[in-house]
Amino acid sequence: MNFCQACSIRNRAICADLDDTEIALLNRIGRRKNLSAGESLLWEGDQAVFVANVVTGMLKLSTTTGDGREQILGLSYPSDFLGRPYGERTPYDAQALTETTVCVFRRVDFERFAHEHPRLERKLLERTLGELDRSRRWMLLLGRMSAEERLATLLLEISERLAASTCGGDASPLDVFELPVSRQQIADILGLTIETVSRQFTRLREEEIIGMNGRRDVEVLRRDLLEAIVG
Amino acid sequence: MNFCQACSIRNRAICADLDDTEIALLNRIGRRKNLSAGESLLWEGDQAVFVANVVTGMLKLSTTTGDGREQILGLSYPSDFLGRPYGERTPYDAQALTETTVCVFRRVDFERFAHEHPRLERKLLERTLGELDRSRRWMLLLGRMSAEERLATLLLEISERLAASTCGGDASPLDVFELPVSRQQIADILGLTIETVSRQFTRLREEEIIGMNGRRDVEVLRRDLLEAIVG
DNA sequence: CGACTCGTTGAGCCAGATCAAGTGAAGTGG
DNA sequence: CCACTTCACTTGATCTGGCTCAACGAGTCG
Repeated sequence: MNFCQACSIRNRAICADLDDTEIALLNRIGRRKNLSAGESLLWEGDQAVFVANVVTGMLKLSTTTGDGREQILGLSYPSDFLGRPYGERTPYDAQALTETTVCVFRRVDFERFAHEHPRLERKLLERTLGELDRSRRWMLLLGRMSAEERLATLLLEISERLAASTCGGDASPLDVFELPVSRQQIADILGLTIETVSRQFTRLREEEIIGMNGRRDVEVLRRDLLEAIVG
Repeated sequence: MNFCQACSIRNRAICADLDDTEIALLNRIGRRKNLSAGESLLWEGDQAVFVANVVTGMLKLSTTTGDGREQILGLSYPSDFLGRPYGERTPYDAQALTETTVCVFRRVDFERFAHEHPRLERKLLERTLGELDRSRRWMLLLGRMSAEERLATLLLEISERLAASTCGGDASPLDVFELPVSRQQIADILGLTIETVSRQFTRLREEEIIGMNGRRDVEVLRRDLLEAIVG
């Protein structure tokens, strides 16, 4: 059987440009894998044995200092690529935040395939360049923004990426959405503590810039103000 | 004439895998450009018209918040690639820190060439993946490290990268080197203020972990302690 | 020489960290 | 069905690392 043909990210992931023959070949070297929330796919420092594509669900990529302080490097949404081709070691932990399905390849198989199919390699290059831009924007956040600016930036980014990953095209950002992460994880994404994050949520709620239903359901009431905070 | 044949980074830049015929073609679409210290090559937000390779010298890549706070995203050493292929806009400013020579290509020319020469594209992919790893490691620094840890990390990184970029291979890190950047720029790299950076230098000097001759000449006296600070 | 740039040092302040309860919803089990 | 725990978060009180503001070298250039 051939997963790829029915794959929900067939037209958005790095395999988008491949024709049916190529897809059939790629299908043969990959396999689906389901992860439950909390389960890890990659461990920082391990031999880089696998690479993967996110099909459904969401993961966090993170790294840790020697004494246990965590920094989340990014969230991976459907169609995102995971792992470290052309490298010895996996540079980060990857852990599922929700029920997640990924499409896994042995790194050597994937590299051989990419080698023979430059269109795939180009897609991967484009994606990697995009990731690099995104991670550099995050450096500005971590290096120079206040707690309020950081949370506002994250809320806007999540609302945009969730729209993009659910609706396929470049849909307009969601005004109502569920946070895919806990307060502690938000703190680890933003380089803050959980208490500071909680206080900033309270503030945004008090100023009626956002509304919340329970701990994870966010409604953006004043996108303009949120954008003004980011600057 | 053909710059490439005599190019000092011929074997380390993304053109390393190309044969003589390919190099000759690449040579035809590129040109050398000299920058004096302080001169800018790319401006954030501009149409991405050029891409380039650093031949000699050093540049900083930076971005700025709406209200003028700067964050340096990285330093570019000889053989590093600059610019944003497959993208509309340049995502950062690039400014020479020293006398610098770069090898510039019009983006469209470069993309066409890359398209026809997958080996080049693969080199660029490998390099971009390496850059992504590096920028993610910097996120841990910016999000979770103390001022002391940040400066120690930077000093170690500079001493390693200067060794690599001067001696070609994987030479051992330099124990005596010249800082390529001012105190203000170090602050902008580390997400700190100039005063904090200055105080940390003083501390490392007092503890005889480093020695300094003037403002820019650093000698690493106790690499072990520097590494211990980083953890 | 003054004017300027770059860096260092000091004094005080504040955003966010740390430490310490408190709350409320969801599960557990008796 | 109600105590009892647990987990995830919130809130309050206090502390502090790094920021801000300000003064002061030490080179450097005209």
